[in-house]
Amino acid sequence: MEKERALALLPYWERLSGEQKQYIAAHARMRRCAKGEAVHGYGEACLGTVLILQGTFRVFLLSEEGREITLFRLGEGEPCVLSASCVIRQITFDTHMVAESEGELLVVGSAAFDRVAEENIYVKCFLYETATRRFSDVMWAMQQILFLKMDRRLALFLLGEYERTGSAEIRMTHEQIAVHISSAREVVARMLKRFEADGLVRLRRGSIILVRPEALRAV
Amino acid sequence: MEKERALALLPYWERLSGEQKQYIAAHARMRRCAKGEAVHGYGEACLGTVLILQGTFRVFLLSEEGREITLFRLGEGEPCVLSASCVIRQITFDTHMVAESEGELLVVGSAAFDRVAEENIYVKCFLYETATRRFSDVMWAMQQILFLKMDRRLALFLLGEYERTGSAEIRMTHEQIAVHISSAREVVARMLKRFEADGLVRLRRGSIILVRPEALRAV
DNA sequence: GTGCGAACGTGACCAAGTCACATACACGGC
DNA sequence: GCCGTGTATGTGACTTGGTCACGTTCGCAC
Repeated sequence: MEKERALALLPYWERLSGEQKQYIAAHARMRRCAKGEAVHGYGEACLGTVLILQGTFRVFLLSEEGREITLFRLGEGEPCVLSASCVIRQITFDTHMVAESEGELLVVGSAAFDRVAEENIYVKCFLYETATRRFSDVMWAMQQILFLKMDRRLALFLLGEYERTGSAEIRMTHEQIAVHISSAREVVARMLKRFEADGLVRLRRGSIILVRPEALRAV
Repeated sequence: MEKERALALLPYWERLSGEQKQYIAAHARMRRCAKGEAVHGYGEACLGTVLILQGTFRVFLLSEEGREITLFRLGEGEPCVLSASCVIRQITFDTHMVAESEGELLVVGSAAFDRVAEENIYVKCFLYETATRRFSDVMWAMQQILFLKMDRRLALFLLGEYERTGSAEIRMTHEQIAVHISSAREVVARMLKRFEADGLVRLRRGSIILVRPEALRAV
């Protein structure tokens, strides 16, 4: 995608003055990401705000021991500002972001974004509004992790993928599923085994086939 | 406190037009809360935005089975907008809030706040900015719960109370502590027992005395 | 003192994360 | 076809922490 078109997709673009548009344009850049590539985090410098142009990305927390907690996933057209935590004084935690598939981003550098946010209240508002939307995503994840038993969480995830892709065959390894539902591979494997014993799924190397999605929904 | 003085404490007060000030004033009310009283949640109607004038309050999630997860605590002068989730379309979860001690609030009704937020971008910005600040609090809680072992969490909590109150004697029951660190009474009791065996604390009925705060810090 | 309710203690059990290793399978090189 | 290698999966032992079901102890009112 050309940068001009990408810039116009920024939700606040039309609120900018001509000078601001030029300034943002000068400090924004396109970035392609390979599958599995880390976009932000791992001690890298503060990236800035991001707009997903193509692909899906996963945002997660990382503990000192290396445990990952998936907070949410972002798809085409979605903006994310958590990678600009340095700009938002209200945000005191830091997150990591990796590409789940090949993808493309529009990145607005943090210093430039910060300057414009300071002089344009609509941009500042966009910043906080976007953060708030992610807040909801995180609360959803938090409730899933803290309140639901693993079997329900796994069932929900499988059904989610089923609906997202439209296919009864989910091409993911146990490891990948574990990462998404913030659990451990062994736990996922055991649970899937139980689902298979109950006739809910069939297991293949590298994929899970939903046999009775309705029954899974009942879990 | 008189309502006039309380209104002036609203962070966005000076950004309001004369007409807006009157409108907000007409739809705001003072509210006293007894210790333990639920301010918001439990299926009650959407309250609106809140400014704490006095006392401390606890905000938490509640699962269907009744498990509580403490998200953060609010003290004097702090605003909270999560009790206005109906106003913020970006927020899709709901929280509960109880008074930890006797306290007083300024409540701006949700419909009135919503109207003013729609016509005054600064108010809208305040709304999202405040939500974002709470977002950080929640992430802090989340990291504590998901990444730290119980002993460290308990130690951190005890030290936090020690610093907050300035007293080595923490007057709380195991039950209350469990609620704050989102755990179970039995777990807290067992852990405290271990701390006592290690000579870190002394236990009394209804209170814990920190014997060696430095050593606790080392946990 | 007696009784009562709140606070605390304790063991059994379960869910899920962790660790260590054993298999099983896919695929390229030969 | 056969073999080796790396990835994916299976499994048992152990630990942590949440839950349940009690039992005990303390402070206080009567």
